[in-house]
Amino acid sequence: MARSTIDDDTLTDAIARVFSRFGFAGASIDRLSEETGLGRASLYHRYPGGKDEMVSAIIDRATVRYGKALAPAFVDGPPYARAQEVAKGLNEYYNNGTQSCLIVALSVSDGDGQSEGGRCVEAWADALMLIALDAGMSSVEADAAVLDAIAAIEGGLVIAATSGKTGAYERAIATLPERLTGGR
Amino acid sequence: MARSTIDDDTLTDAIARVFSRFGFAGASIDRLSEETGLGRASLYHRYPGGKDEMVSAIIDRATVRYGKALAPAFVDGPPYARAQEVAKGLNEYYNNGTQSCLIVALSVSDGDGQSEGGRCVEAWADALMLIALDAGMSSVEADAAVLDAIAAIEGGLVIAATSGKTGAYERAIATLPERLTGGR
DNA sequence: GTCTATACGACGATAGAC
DNA sequence: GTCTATCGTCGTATAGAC
Repeated sequence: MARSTIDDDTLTDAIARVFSRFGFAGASIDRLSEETGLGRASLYHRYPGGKDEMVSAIIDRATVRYGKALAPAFVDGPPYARAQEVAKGLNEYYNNGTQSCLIVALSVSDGDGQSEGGRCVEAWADALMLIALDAGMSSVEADAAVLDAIAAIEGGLVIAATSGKTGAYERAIATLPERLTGGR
Repeated sequence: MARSTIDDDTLTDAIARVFSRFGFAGASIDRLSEETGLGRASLYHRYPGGKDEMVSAIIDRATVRYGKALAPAFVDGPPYARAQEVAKGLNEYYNNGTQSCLIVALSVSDGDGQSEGGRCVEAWADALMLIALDAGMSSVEADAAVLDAIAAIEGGLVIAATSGKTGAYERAIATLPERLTGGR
């Protein structure tokens, strides 16, 4: 395989930005071509399966990046500090709230993103749950705290995308450790 | 103008459901035709401006319905009770969390929904702000409380749409009065 | 007011030259 | 690996009969 003029990860990230912003149906090949700087045919060379394969690729990469952000949830240590690490990682992933959420974008519009989005939320919830349980919450408390924390972040991203106000997102990130541990 | 076989409001609501679910680009005329039971040409008879005009119509109607839900914010009375009324109205609007949010759907995908979504959030925030200020919050406190409350609801809707779990949404609705008043 | 038929354009995808 | 050119399809929108 000869060298590409654009790095694989860089390409995938550029494509992910377009899908995140415009959804599956709104992410036209022309737009993808413009954003990536590659011609239409080159995109098909990289992703013979077309848009469906692009979605698979960006979800795979998102899963890896999510995984890294969530990794501190799986190690031993004080719950509050682990939650802080996770919050930091998520904030990097969402680029301080300027990056609209792929899950949301793919849940709107058709494509095969519906089920993928659900599984992604599950993985996220499972990781945070570990922290909440370690902090001494009951399973019912932890379940609620975790989903509320995720909802706060997702909601903050939506507000940021529609109105440009990032305050709600920033507070959602900042209060994540408190939400997951009750301060413990 | 002769009688329609489908009521104007019913038609608009059906169209709104399609746009809410699939976004602007994903809401094809075929899908709209199927959902409304009207032929493609009939849709253009009702909305000569095509999809753009449909979006205008559903936003106008959403604004009216939002207005009704938010009306209790503008009357005199104890802040907590007013917030409860607003929460009840919003919950009806979102059909207990089963109705995905139009704002979110139009912010994804292109169309002219971007700015409309922002203005809609503004209107929502302005109404809730009145309650928070009446409850004795400072403007800074109120601004944060209001945006966080909206984010919680929007986030809850996103979680409900992607994973089917409505818990976060339900708690966001239930805790709205507390969030806006601090219990006052 | 709604339907069938159709024009026209945009988009997804492919072939072949470089 | 990337580009130009092109084909088929789907989707938007319109025309005209009922």
